[in-house]
Amino acid sequence: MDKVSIQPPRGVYDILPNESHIWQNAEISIRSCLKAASYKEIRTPIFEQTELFKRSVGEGTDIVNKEMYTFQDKSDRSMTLRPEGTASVVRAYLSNGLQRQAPPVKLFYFGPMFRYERVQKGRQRQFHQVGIEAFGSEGPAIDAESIVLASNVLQAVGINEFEIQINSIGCINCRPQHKQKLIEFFKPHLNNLCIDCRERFDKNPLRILDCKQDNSQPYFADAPKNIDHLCQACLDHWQKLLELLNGLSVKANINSTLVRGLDYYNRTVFEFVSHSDRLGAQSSILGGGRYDYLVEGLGGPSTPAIGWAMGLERLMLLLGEQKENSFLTFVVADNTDIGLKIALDLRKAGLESEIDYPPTGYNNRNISRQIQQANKLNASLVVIVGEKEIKANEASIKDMQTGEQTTISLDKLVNYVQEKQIKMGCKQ
RNA sequence: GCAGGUGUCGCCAAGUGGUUAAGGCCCCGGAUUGUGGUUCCGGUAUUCGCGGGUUCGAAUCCCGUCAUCUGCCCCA
Repeated sequence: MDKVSIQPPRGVYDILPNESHIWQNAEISIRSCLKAASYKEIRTPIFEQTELFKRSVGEGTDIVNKEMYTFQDKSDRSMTLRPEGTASVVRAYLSNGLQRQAPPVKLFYFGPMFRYERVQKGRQRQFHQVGIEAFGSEGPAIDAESIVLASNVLQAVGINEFEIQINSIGCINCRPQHKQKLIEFFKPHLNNLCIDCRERFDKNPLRILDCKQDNSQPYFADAPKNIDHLCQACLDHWQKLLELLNGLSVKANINSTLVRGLDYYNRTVFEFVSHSDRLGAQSSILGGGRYDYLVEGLGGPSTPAIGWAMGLERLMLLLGEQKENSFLTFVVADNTDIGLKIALDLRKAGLESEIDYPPTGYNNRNISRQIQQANKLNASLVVIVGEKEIKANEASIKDMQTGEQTTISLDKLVNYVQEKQIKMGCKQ
């Protein structure tokens, strides 16, 4: 039978021709934004040694604990399909000696990520992200820049309804004090916390703040805030960043419970959320922050860094269906040689063109059937070169929208189609 | 990992134990051998996600399994 008996794995899906153009358009807009900010693309492998993710994302995180696609290769080495982009980029930055370049080194990536999770709206096991990473600058200017860039990227693809949430989770010096305060604060409430949070209490009390089950409780509002316990250096950084954003008219809401689920963050963390119901139970479309210890943690020189990643599937959900902007010229001919030659001339000039390929037999279908085919393909123009036209060395051109038809000599055809394309307002 | 909904042609679906499984869209062919989108006619599921069971008889009932959707947790 014509039905394939093998199903695709759970949580993966195909991007089909009727939607791939939306992805392409978004990608073009995003690339142009990133290029304007002088970010350069890096392409890393989609799998790495498992150890890389354990050490960078963190042993205590959900991603490492239950969501990684890990397998043994034929030499019995443990490999993992990347669950996020930053770890691989940092690894590649070090593997290739990019730390020898003049800072900041600004990189971006596009590509699939893998997390073994329950599928639901806005969440699948293979999904795509675009992300940026900037290495080598400690000051808050690059924090501000990356947040503004994220905002610009979203606007460039047509998303204007989003909220920026921002927080500072301090550094290696001030975090222990805050942690201690949290432990003291939550200790009397320990029995009221959910099971997960009781574990977080021991491992990483900061993440209790992130728990959606518990943080609706009234007393959470009184939980010690990281911002109130920042060391002087972190406080300066934080205040300067807020000033910068304010000066740039970027509205960012401080969310003191925002801590993010990956271990490598410090100081600035932020999330872009949408309240659209198109995202189902999800709200976050972009997340990131500073990770000043990761490069050193993976064996490199002490290097401050910051980055973010955006989920493209969620972007697509927000964008919805979009029409493809195309300008197709369909060449109708009695004789395949002539039709194909004209179509190829048009293609040489960068004009999308097509001819009829009969499903069965060797001969062209009649003109009526060929125009029918042109209509099915949504052609803008039909060029007819039948016997009549060939004798006169010309072509009949039909505008499929208006139905109007004119004739033009064959040597002016390509020019005519080009002008027509401009007139009809279709670029590509 | 847990809770609930769903699985009949590429898509949307009727059918709820009894002869050959409605219909619509798409697709294919014709009316129409130099002009599409409208109309009309015709064609396309040995089979109801898969496996097993109950029954004289199952798409319809039961068990299992797989997939999918929605939600919890967490994230993009």
